[in-house]
Amino acid sequence: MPELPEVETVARGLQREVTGQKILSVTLGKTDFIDNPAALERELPGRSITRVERYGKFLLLRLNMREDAQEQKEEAALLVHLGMTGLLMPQPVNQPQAKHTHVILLLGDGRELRYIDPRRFGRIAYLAGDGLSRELQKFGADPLEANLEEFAQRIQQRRARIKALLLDQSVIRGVGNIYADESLWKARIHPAQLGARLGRAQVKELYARLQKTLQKAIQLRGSSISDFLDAEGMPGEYQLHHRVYGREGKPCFRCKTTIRRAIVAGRSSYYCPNCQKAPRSWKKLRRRKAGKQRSTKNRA
DNA sequence: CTCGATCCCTGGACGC
DNA sequence: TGCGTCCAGGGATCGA
Repeated sequence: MPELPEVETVARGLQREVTGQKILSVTLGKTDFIDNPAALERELPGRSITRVERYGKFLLLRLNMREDAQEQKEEAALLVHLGMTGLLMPQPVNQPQAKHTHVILLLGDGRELRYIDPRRFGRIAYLAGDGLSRELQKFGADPLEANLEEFAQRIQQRRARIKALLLDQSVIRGVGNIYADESLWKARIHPAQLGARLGRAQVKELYARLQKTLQKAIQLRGSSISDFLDAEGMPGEYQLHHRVYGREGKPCFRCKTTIRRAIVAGRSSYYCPNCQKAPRSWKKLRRRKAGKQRSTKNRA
């Protein structure tokens, strides 16, 4: 599940591996997750990758102008979102293609940059000019770049649950389920707490913990839960440092209370019921939901 | 504005 | 061994 640290790891690997490479040809497999497959086939051949960046959970492969079209001086990039199971890595042409290889870019040095994605929850788009800047503007602040004031402003003015806010890419870009739960646990904030109900100290703590968690995870090349591999095909190691994520039923590292799992913002959320104090609305909400699920099951 | 529900998709876990 | 069922989850979308 590539989130900010995993995508950053891939971006750094690709920056090292494919910067300066010219794209000679494009081969597409299944294209239902590509915005405009024809645009890839039309625009990519002949272009060079000038740099690779991370933008939220997107990889941004910046492209140069085409030699035959200097009049249109606009920025162009290939956006790649890895979804849940996406892999993007350069491989030798003679290396057998993994199952679910859907995009192959033949590079000038003879290697192929391959996109592999079994579930196709990813997204690929060629964007240029206004279309590119409009797309990037949809997203919120980068948690590593935003200062405390900006972070606080985006959280405290909202009535949504803090977990939902952290996952909302138009609020904060790059955070996913794992790092949301990890930072909330470290900051001792319940995932169902409302953003507007957080105190100044809590927001400051969350901001600091989130940054520290993301930075440490980047150092360890991300978390490999099941599928994640970086641009060199190597797994990350941050999963060994998870404090709550995936630890339902196990003792809290701080207080030994049994870690619980609940659905918040539509996602599995792991938390310590002792360290992370539930908001008043939480108990009532859980009871209502449990009853609803029972009746749904009875009907089916 | 915020919510939950639903869909997309495949593979892995699990029960029998 | 094999089959069915459930679940994982980021994001888009829709109705309440």
